[in-house]
Amino acid sequence: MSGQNETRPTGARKGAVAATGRKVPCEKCPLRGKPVLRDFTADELAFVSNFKSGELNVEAGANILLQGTNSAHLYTILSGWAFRYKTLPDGRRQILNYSLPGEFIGLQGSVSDEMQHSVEALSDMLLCVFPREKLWNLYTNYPALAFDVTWLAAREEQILDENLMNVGRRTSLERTAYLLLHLFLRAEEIGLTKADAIQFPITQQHVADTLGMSLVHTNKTLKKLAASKAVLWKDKLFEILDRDALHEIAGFEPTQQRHRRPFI
Amino acid sequence: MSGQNETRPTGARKGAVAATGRKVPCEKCPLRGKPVLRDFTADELAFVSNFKSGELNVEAGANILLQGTNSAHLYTILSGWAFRYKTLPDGRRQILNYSLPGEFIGLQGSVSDEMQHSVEALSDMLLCVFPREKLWNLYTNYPALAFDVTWLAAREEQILDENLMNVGRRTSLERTAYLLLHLFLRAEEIGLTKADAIQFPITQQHVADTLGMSLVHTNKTLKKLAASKAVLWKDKLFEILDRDALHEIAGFEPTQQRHRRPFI
DNA sequence: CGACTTGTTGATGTACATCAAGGTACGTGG
DNA sequence: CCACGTACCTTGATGTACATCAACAAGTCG
Repeated sequence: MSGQNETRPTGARKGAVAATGRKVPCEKCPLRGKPVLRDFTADELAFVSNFKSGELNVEAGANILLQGTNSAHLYTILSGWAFRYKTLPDGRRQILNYSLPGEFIGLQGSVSDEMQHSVEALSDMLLCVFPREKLWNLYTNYPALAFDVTWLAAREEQILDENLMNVGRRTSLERTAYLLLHLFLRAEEIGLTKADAIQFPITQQHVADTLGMSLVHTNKTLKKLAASKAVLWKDKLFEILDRDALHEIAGFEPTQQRHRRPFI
Repeated sequence: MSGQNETRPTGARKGAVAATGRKVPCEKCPLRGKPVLRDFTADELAFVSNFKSGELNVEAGANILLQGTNSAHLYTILSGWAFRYKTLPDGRRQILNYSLPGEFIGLQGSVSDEMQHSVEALSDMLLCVFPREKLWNLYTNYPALAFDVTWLAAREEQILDENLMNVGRRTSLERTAYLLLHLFLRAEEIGLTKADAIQFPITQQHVADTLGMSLVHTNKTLKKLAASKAVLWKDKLFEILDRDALHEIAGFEPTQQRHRRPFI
């Protein structure tokens, strides 16, 4: 029952290890202690450790969840990047959001029959695996954790709101600046940046599919952005040269508290 | 403390009555018995009746919630339509989603300090008012209701996903058809339609701001849609003449179960 | 065996011509 | 006055085509 290979990536380097040994206990989770995570009680940590059914290694490019299927699992990200997306029958793709360490994957599926979107790994990833059916247990016995789940869902909603505003009402230059700044800030929050630089595992095609633009136009827009000297993006290395200028171009409105995260 | 007028609409016909008499007990809620609502236990209904602090009448055009503020209340809609939106400093507006009877307003605010969007009434409305601070009580004592709240949040997320895909990757004609069909189906679900017709409380400007298009282009696109004989929209009355054709134009993918709703 | 070609592929960069969408202006009708 | 309708011109975005460059695999030769 557990370990259905519908969710196993197509060539995971170490293969699926769902529902087997738990290597990293939550107490030693690399994300513990980060300011994005709230403090949990020992009781909560114990429950979550027990909730967790194992870990999963996923290779870059592999599909973690597939639109139209129904996974028995729920994941949190220990390391690596992924993105959520939908496709139309004719192949047009819209990237909905990105998923970074400390975030959930597959919560929507816990609440509806079929996944309405797919999730693909951008880099090699390490995931924590949770059996979906135990989620109810969490709601009945750990209301604080249940609230955290709701909190995460609401936060995802806020990001989607911003993305929708971005795609619908900003110019291509603003959009592009906004997206890069947004991703940088999320990564910075969890300590993935060094100074004002970061390794972005995304291509221009991802940017295009996130912002609803063509690849060609995305390329031109990125060139224009680079010409402003606000950022430098070359060979996967993204660097912010002038934070104020980037904020200015993006029309960025500081989006408040991102802290208080649920269990990992 | 309760009844702050920051949340009182600018000219509500009957004024704010939050935290006062409860007129419609949940047992007699007009929405009870609709298939979109799950069955609740007597205990749950009693709790919700007590959770509810009153009702609020809102006039069309009034702001229910305002971006940047923090309301002490949470609402559910008994009757009437509203829309969620964000604005940029220069006035550009993006409508994020619409809110219909049986849905929540202001959940995001329960989870973050400041409202990241505004909500405006499209028609005269009747709202149920709940004090935000009692939400925690719901989580500790009524896990099934807590799960319902999460369910609602996830459903909102699904709609946002679709909207984002719509704005980002569909043509203007597809977008327009999709939006109208989407709204019609949501209204149909709660019995707001007669045959294949409905009173839409929205203008072309709303459509434009939802789909990220200019007013002029929205007008042209609606004309083109009308020319297809799939729909007829005149004087607020929207009618579907050919459901299959509309599905076809919209590239609509039947989006599964919308049922199981939380308390009202 | 190692070094040097060759071919392939994916990501990026750029130049057109074309088209979809925007903006302004000015109608109408209620 | 506001919502809708339509004409005109402008601009932003697309699609196609093609060039560059690095990474990588296969094969060849010294």
